[in-house]
Parts: sequence; C-alpha cells; structure tokens
Amino acid sequence: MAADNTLSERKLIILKAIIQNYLETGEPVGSRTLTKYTDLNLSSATIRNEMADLEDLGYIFQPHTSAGRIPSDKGYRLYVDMLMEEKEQEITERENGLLEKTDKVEQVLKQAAKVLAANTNYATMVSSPINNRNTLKFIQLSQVDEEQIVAVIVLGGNVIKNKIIEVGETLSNETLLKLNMLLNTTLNGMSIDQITLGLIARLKEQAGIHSQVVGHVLDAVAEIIHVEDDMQIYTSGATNIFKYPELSDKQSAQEIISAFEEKQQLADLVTETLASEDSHGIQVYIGDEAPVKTMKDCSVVTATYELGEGMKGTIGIIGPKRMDYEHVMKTLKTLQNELDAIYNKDPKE
Amino acid sequence: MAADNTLSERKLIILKAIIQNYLETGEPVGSRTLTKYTDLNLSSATIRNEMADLEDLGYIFQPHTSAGRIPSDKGYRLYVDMLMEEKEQEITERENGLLEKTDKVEQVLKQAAKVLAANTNYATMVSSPINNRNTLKFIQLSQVDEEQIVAVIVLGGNVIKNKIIEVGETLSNETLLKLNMLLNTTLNGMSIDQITLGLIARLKEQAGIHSQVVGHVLDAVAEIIHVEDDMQIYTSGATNIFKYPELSDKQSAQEIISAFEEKQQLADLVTETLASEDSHGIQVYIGDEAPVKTMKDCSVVTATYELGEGMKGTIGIIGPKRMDYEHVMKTLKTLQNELDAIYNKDPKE
DNA sequence: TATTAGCACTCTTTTCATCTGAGTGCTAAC
DNA sequence: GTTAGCACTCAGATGAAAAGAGTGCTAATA
Repeated sequence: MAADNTLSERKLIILKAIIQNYLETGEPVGSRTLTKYTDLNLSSATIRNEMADLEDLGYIFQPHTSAGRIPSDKGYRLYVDMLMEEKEQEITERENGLLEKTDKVEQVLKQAAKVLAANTNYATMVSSPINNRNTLKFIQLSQVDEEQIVAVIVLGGNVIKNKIIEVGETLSNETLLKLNMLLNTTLNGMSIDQITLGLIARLKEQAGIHSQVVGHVLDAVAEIIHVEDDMQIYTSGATNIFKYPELSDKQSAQEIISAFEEKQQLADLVTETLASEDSHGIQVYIGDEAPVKTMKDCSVVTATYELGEGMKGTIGIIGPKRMDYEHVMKTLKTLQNELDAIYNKDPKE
Repeated sequence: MAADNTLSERKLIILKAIIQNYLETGEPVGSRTLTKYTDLNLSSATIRNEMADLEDLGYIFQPHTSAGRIPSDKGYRLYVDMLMEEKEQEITERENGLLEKTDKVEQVLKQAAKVLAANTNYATMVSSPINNRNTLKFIQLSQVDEEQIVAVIVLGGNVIKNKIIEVGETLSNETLLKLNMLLNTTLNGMSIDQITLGLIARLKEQAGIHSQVVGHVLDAVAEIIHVEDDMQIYTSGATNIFKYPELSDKQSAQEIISAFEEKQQLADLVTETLASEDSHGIQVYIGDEAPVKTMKDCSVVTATYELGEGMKGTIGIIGPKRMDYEHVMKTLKTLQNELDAIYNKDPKE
C-alpha cells in the first residue's frame, strides 16, 4: 500500500498512463484500456485496485459510477511537477524565426500571440511590457497650435507616448526651448521611482511663470506610467476553445471569450504572474489555481519575457485542463527566448 | 389578389404582424396567433390564405411543413424599408451623456462600443476615424540618442503618431532645427493628397546632405497615413450572440467571434460602409447583403460619424436577423449625434 | 500475499416506437 | 370573399428496452 505521502512506483506509472491517455482522447480511462497502455503486465483487476487507491488519494475521479477515471486537479499538478517528460518537438514554423523583426513592439507582440495560437490550438495572450521601474529617456514639448502643445515622452526601450496639453497661452519658441532643456537635463535617465515630490517642486520653481505647464507635463508622465492603465494585451485564437467540448458549452464559452474581449481579467492574470516569485520560469495554473475565477475550468500556462531595461511582459496560453502541457511549455519557452533575443540583441536592422 | 409588384394593404398588415411577432418571440408565427395579433378581424383560415400568398411571393417561409412562418431576408428588407415605425424610446442611460468626455479619442470610442452593446444586447464595433484626406498639422523631429531620432507627426483632429528613425549619424541641434523648420513650413496644413513626388524631391533637395533623413520622415508619413493599416476597431459584447440560439451553435459562434477577434473582416465592413453612397445615413445589411460572408446569418446595422475635418468612422452592431431594428437604429442615431457633437463642438473641457 | 478470473451490478447512451400538438392546405358551406 | 371543419404532416417529447462500458467484490490461483 502506498504510504500517505508518496506513491508507489506502480501507482505513478498508472497515474501517468491515465493522464496521458486522457490528454489524448479526452475520454475517461478504464482499467481495460490501461492493460494495453502500460508496459507493466497487469490484469485489469489489479489495475482497478490501484485505481481505487488513487481515487481515494484524490488524484483521479469518476465522472459517474460506470465510467473510467479522469485526472483531478491534484493529479494534473503531480503530472506537471513530476511525471511529465520533455518532448522533443518542432514548432511548425522554422526554428528560429517565428517572429519577424519589425521596429514596432506592438506588431511583434500581436504576431507572437498569433504564432502561439497557431502552434498550440489554444487561446493565447501576450501582454505588452510594463513600464514600471522604467527610465525616462527623453521629453520633448512642441507647440501644435495657439493653445495646445504636445508632450512626447520616450521611455527606455523606445516606448513612445504622447499627450496633448492645453495651455491658455501661446508659448514662444524660446520658452519652449528653455522648458525642454530644463525637463531633459533634470529628468533624462531617471527611473520613474526617482521623480519625487521634492524634485517636482524644484522643477516648477525653475520654470517660473510656466510652472503650470511643467505641472501638466509631469501629470502626463505620471499618467503614462500608470501600470494597469497602460498594459496592452493582445490575444489570439480565443475561439480555439470551441475545439474542447468541456469548455464550449454556452456558459463557459461565453465567460471565457468575454474575458478575452474585455481583457481586464487577463490583465489581472498578467499582474499576478509578474508579481509571483520565480517570474522568469514558466508557470502553470491548473483550474482554481489561476488568479481569475473565469479560468476555473481551464489550465493557464504563462511565461515572462524581458524586453531589456527591466521591462517585463507575459505570454500565456489558456486551454482545457487536459492540455498538452509538454508541447505548450516547450513552445512558450521558444517564444520567450525569441522575444528576449529580438530586443536584447542589437536592436538595429 | 396582390399585383405582382405591390402588396395589398391587408397583406402588408399581416406581414408586419408576422415580423413583429417573430422579432419578439423568435418562434415561427402561425395563423392562429395572428388572429389575435392584428386588428383586422379575420379567421385563421383567411389569414392562412394570405400567408400562402406571401410565401409564394417570397416574403416569408416555413422552416418545415407543420410550422408557422418566418420572415425571409426579402421580408425583413421590406419591413425595414417600409413597415417599420420609429419607436419612441429611451436609451437606458441619461439622454445626453452616454459618453464621457475625455481627450483620448481611443477612450471615447471604446466606451462608445460598450455603451452600444449594453443598450442593445448585440455585438458592436466602432472604428477609429480614417485619416484619409486628412491634413498634416505639425511635424517634429527630436534626437533620442546617438543614432535615433523620433518623428512626431500630428494630424488634423489631434491624432498623434510617431516613429523612431535610425540615422547613421548624430545630428546637431542646429541641423534638427533646420530640418524641423523645413518640414513644417513646407508641409503644415497640407492634406495628404497634396504631398506629391515633386514636392518630395524639392524637399530632399533643400535638405541637402540630410535628404536621407527627410526621406525617412516622409516614408513615416506615408506609412502612418496608410488607411487600412491604421484603422483601429473597438468591439464589445461579441458574446451577446450567445443570447440568440440561431447564431450560437458552435459553427456560427466560432465564425462570428473569430471575426470580432481578428477584426480584419470588420475592417472590410467599415471600408465598405464608408465607401457606399449615402454614407451619412444608417445602413442596414440583412443576411447576404453584408459585404462579409461571415455575417450571412446576421443583420448588420451601421452608422457613420464624423469627427471633424473630414475624418469619418463607423459604428455598427451585428446581431441576428430578427433584430430590434427600430431600437437599434434609434440608438445608433443617438450615439452618432453624440460623437459628432463631442468632436465638433468646442473640444475643451 | 499479491494477482487474477469471473460475475453481478450500476449507470450512461443509443435506439426505437409511440404519442402529442402545432400548424397547414383544401373543400364545402356561408 | 370569408369561414368552419377536417385530414394530413411533421418536429419534438416521452418512455421503454437494449447495448455497452466499467466498476467492485469474491473466490480461486500462483
């Protein structure tokens, strides 16, 4: 009999066989099937006994009395943690070059989501990198017309933001030049966290009568930096969930797809992922483990990529619990590397 | 007997009753039901005769022998064109003020899509205005670091675009200033169509050794202007289609929702709408009439809004053919007016 | 003692026939 | 021209029966 905490070799083999079979077929797995599936030569009766034990221990369960067994969340967890073996497998596109290089971060990320969906047949999402703890690279104010100026703010990683600012007056070229000087000499290279109230006060003082403008600019900077607000999320293949009957009844489909359309929940997911401990590995959330309730019948696998200068983003896939974890993790890793590579290498053509 | 081309008064009344009843219930309408529903006092038998005629003429049909009648596309078309009467109805939010004012076009449009979905229970989309035939308001080049400059391009309507340009060299402040002067004096206020090859040549000549930079900038302008590429589409309530059984079988749902995720088809729809004749009214596409095949089982209703300076965008809703056309059209009109108003009135707080 | 064969039992799924009800078209009467 | 009435059609509901998958348990076996 298996001790409380550790399963016998044989039970592990059987559990693994059950899960793998279930991943393939999506059907509950019975003892007969397993006699053929495992290398151990055992009768169905023996296997039945083992399965009964595994059920008692909570790794598998029966959807109804006369059916085979299905892995429980606990079972999947064990599988992902210990039983799974890395498959050697190719991505359907050429090894290096899932992604085309372009200078638009946005394009790359959109494409990443697509590639991921195409390669896995699950729903995918890619978050834009978060500007948090990022540095200010450059600020430029320009007069657009009599009462408006535009502030262009370039962040590390060449993320460009801009904001129209209403000023009650027409500023002279000189003034603008001076303000630009002032802002740039003071702020360039600063990380967001370094811009303190004291610093702001000092800046305003130096700006003299134009302190108001400076105020607006800094407001813009603050606004632009605001994390949640800014996170873009690109999705693809949301309708892949229709391929999995366990997720495609109206109720579930409705919920999941809404989450993909609204994106707020995905944003939460990303935030959570990035906040978690080893945010550079691959994370697997099975069912309830995911930080958003909508995903309680799904598994979510995420990876973090790094876009240089500390900007991190998340790529992830959402699918049924009976997901091809190996393939998914492998694919995510590949993509993660590509993203890391694209931006950390020589950024020029 | 009805003449070939024009239906008798009575037939029209009956047709209208059939359609209205079907819009409400979603069930085929039988002759018994109609005896109660219309003011004409007729027996079911008489109505049956009329219905048989209407069926021969192609306005209604039976899903199967022992069922009531359902409007055909032709029937809906007649209804929308002639039979429908404007309902007096309130939008669920306060009359004036579906939309909050913000300075971000993007925000407004997103919100518009949401409001529309909330008010109609259909899937909705809002396209960003197209920059076509737009004017260039302002260009600003700034050095970001040794080898990169950023071009900020402000279009009429305060749409701001930017693009990093790699230059092999460090440009002096003076040079930048000169280039900025050159670009702005030449280009400001120009409509996109006015920038000709000749003009470009002239500009490059004037730029002297920096003609390459000018070339890059103009490339950027061209790229930014490229219509299709740039059209943003915001959607909301895609999952509303699950509320209508006739659209929510896996196959249809999959297709429609994909269209909403990918957006390419919606973009086509928008392009088509804007291109069509009376692009300021409200357009109704029933079934096959819609320019995208995915919508063949839906009805699509669109309206065009104008954001000032000739920039037009489209708002639209997609739902089942048995759609509450009156409500939808009314809501669209309201929103259309609000959008027109927000941007054409005094744009400040 | 661990394994296995065998069997009774449970429960879902499928199939098939029957029944029901809505709605029609047609005919004959008004 | 309208209506009452009736035979007919067909989708959908209902329910019984059969099939099939899989189990748990017991008793035999190695």
